[in-house]
Amino acid sequence: MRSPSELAQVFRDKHLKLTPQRQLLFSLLHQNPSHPTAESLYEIASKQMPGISLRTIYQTLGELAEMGELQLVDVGIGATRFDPNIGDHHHFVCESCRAIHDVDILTAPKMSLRNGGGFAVDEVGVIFRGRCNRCNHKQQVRSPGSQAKNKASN
Amino acid sequence: MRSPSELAQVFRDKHLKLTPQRQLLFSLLHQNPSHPTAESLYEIASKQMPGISLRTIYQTLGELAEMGELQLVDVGIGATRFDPNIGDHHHFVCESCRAIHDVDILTAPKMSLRNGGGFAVDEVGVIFRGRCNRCNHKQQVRSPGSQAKNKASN
DNA sequence: TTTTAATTTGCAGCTATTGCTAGCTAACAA
DNA sequence: TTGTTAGCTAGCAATAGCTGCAAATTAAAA
Ligand SMILES: [Mn+2]
Ligand SMILES: [Mn+2]
Ligand SMILES: [Zn+2]
Ligand SMILES: [Zn+2]
Repeated sequence: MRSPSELAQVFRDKHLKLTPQRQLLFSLLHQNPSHPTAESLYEIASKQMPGISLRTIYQTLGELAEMGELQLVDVGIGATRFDPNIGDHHHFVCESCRAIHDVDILTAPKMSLRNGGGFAVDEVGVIFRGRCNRCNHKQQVRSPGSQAKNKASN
Repeated sequence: MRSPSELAQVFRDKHLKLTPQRQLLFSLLHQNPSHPTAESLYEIASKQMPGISLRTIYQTLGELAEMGELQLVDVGIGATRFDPNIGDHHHFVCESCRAIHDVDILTAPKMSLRNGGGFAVDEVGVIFRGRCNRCNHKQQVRSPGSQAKNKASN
């Protein structure tokens, strides 16, 4: 994570203004490991800066992503998620509550020779889908006979 | 791939009618390995069945997916893709032309111990992003040795 | 046939996002 | 300080990609 003064420098170098909106969003993101949506950041931001525009949220998040200061995560359900963790990692998505959790993987996926030829791969994204701990417990309480397919206990 | 008569049986068992629309879409899908969108199937279907509704395309594709006859593939850009290949495989997405290609992987990704505990994983999706063979060649031919993003200006 | 439940269609409506642009303002110069 | 201005924000229209609804239609059982 970049410090506010480092951020200021990065902005200056790109002829970008260090506006209150940008500073707020940058700090909100870095306090928030939940992979929030633009909309949810908007709600949080609005408390500290009433009147801020949702348009500005999208605008700023897009810029920060272009600058490599954050990652866009699209898990295929609903809105794009924004991730201040720009390190190499992957995601688990709970199909019940839609929470997203960071995931480290042990073995990086490799394409087989068969389809590997001719593609220039820039990035690989792995999405694990299932039910999170909390949602699993809820389900078990409701229907104590049923079981999830696969527990990732390895 | 299921034969038309097998399909008829499956439908009958579920009290689903074997309508011309469903038969058409089923066959179009199985002729089409390009992971088409609903919209593109609509265009193709409209030629053989003018007046077919886009709503029906969505409806039918959704039903077929629920029946396990096809897979929904969401690669995070634009529309959902529909895949008659229901075997276990993954995808490469060209970020230039948005073509999607099937990918077999050599090593299945495993979550690390750290984050593995407590998640019930139903499925794992791997998406490789980059440039396909064709788009790679185009770029090289058009601007040999140049790094310019924008060639539109004269 | 007749009946009837399933299906199709058209259209309204929705979510997430982008396009546009009139004012506003951070930053730099004087 | 003040002025200048490139860059920014807010607001609203517009868009893509669907989904909800209900009237009209139809496959298929009776
Ligand atoms: Mn993350
Ligand atoms: Mn496929
Ligand atoms: Zn959950
Ligand atoms: Zn391509």
